[in-house]
Amino acid sequence: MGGGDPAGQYPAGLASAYCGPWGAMRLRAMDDIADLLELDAAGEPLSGRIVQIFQVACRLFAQRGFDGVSMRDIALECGLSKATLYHYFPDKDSILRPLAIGTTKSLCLHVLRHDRPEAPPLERLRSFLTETAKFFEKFRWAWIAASTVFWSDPKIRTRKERIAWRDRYEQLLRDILQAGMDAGELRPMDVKLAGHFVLGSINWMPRWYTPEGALSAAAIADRFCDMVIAGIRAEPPASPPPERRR
Amino acid sequence: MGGGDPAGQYPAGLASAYCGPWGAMRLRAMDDIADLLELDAAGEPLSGRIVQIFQVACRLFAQRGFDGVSMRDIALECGLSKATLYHYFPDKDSILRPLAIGTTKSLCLHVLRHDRPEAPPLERLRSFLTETAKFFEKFRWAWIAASTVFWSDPKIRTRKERIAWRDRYEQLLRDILQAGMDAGELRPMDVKLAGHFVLGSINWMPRWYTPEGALSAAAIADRFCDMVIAGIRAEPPASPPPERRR
DNA sequence: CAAGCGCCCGACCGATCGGTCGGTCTGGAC
DNA sequence: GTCCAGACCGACCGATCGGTCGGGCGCTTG
Repeated sequence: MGGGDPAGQYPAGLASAYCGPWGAMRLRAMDDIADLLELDAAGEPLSGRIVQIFQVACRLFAQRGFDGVSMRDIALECGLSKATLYHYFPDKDSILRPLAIGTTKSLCLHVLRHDRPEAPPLERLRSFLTETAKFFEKFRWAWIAASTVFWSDPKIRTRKERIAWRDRYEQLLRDILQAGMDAGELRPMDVKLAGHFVLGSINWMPRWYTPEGALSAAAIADRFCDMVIAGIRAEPPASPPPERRR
Repeated sequence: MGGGDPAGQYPAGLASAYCGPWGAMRLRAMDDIADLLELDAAGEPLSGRIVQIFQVACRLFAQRGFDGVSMRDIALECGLSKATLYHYFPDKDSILRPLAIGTTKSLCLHVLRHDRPEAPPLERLRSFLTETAKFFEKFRWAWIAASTVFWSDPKIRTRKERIAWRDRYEQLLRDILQAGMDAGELRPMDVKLAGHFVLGSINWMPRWYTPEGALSAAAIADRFCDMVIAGIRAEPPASPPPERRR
């Protein structure tokens, strides 16, 4: 990792590298945001302040957009002065970048970790959707913030690394769909189009979902999966075999 | 004026009320997008400048978000001075508000106008989706801008009128789904959940759709509809009889 | 004790924000 | 010719933006 560069560099994850006030690396590389958020109890590599700032910034960015949130807003909500914020982060983008990249990367890794390539494609598809929903439910603000920021000012803020993780995530879904077609479990179709179809439903969820609802995010994803599968599966469930019920 | 990308044009409802330089109402209410877009030839109620400003603002808001666009940006891109902008609009929100409300209202009215309550529910569902896609394709920037702004700073900028039109739009979809259930064409389900499922796919489209693609927006919506219908219909398409339903 | 350091802050900087003001120019009515 | 309305602009305003600077407090280490 590029330790020499004084400007904050975040090669990977939320993590990877956080460039502290004196140019020293303060955050060790992490593969998952979950790790990060539970660190204060476990591995202690992150000061509580940094986690707090990330969490507050997440929520504010998600609610008002990147440009709609000032460093003063974040500092105020953290109970700090603006100057202290700059003690932990060299600039505003250094809060956003690891947040966006880390969230995307973590989602991808989370889903990949739960994927079992040897399992039946339909089961893999269900895992893909429910695990995505679980991730989103756990890191709701980060998810929304990353998703919102993704589409604003693509010139600068959307970096290649972010795109790469997103592409890998989407590619997994397409691979699953392709496997389902090859196995004859899904009807022949355009995997890219079907992928967009499936992802649309799940990506739109944060816009209307509230934790207070009756169904958990995973339960919703599960029902969405029912609708998707029955729609794209090659053979409709003939009445005789009660084969698959969930 | 009509030059350039028609997708950047501004729909109707800019309507509501536009407060001109001297506080006088300058824009009459409009019920249809078509009206507005053909105005320069027909009714002449809108100065070309106003339309131009709306178009430019639409695109910029969609690309960089409301707070990411300054009045200077808009003026510059219009070839005007910032002061002249304030000759046409009393403040920045006066550009955004009719844009957001008008787009939502126009989408709702557009879909409602093409809906035939006496038609088969499945046909109505297809119309709902394809007409939504057509609308989005025609007013892409306005659609994205309105959608983006909708979720940022809900405290102030999301007005009741906007919500009302959106609710009415979603209610139409739920009514269609309910009608399909009542008619036995759709399997029993939670209409709200199914509505979110369907809307997610179509609402996510602007995020990946490009006019350069092989399929038009309406064609994509049509294929999405195929996937949705086959997924939520009561009886799977039994190969021999197309008419048999319980 | 003093030195050093992590944490924190008030005060400040230049730039830019949304918005205002006074005024110029032009074309049509009279 | 005079007059006026509307399109248009340069210059400017106070507020706020992202970001900097110098220093104070408290704890550890020698």
